[in-house]
Amino acid sequence: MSATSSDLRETLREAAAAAASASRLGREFFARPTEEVARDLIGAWLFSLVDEDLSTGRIVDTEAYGGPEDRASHARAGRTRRTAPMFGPVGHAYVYLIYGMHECLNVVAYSGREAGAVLIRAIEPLTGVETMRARRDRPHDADARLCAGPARLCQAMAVDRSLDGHDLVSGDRLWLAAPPASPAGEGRIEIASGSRVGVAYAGDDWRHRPWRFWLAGHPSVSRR
DNA sequence: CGAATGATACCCT
DNA sequence: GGGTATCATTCGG
Repeated sequence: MSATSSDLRETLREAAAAAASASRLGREFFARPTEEVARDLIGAWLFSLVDEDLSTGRIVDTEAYGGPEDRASHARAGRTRRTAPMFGPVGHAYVYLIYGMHECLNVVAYSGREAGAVLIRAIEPLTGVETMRARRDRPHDADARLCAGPARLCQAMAVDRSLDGHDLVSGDRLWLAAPPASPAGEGRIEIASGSRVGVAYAGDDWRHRPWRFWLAGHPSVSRR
């Protein structure tokens, strides 16, 4: 890369970081009922700054998981070493390994409950798309599909268990921001909801609970 | 459709 | 302590 484009890259990075910090989501955003936070995270921006590379995406698919009462939640076994972040301060990351090979990113959020977290299932790539593509092990996907799934977005955004417990409110490697104000006439987004994915083992009332939220019709939403 | 792949939770010595 | 069933998934066939 030439010095000029490297300088431009640095400028863009600083501008994006400044803009993000101005509208960064604060602690109070996450201190609410988990399903409310899950719904409100649709449209928010996720930033990762790892190894000097900034990547940004718009959240389009989430799921809410409750505390020990939720038979579909990792917290159903109570507080364990793995799930400790779910019981800790809100606004921190909970990152775990699934199926022995994939990482998943959650944001701790709850109020009036013992624990809870929101799984980020998919984002729409916005900036740093080439960095994301280079990190993915299937680089021929369309841009919109690079982060269409909880494990895919972790791979593309360089999110792994070293970020487990990372404070997304004050941290400098991974954080969340409210979307910039949209121009008039472009503000309406349609949020759909339905049952959570991969929780057939939970009892009838829990597996059918409509705690998955997504941007209706968006191409980056993870497939059913 | 099924394999990949390993941490975890849980039950048993 | 040790064995093992289970998994908030993804990718090829």
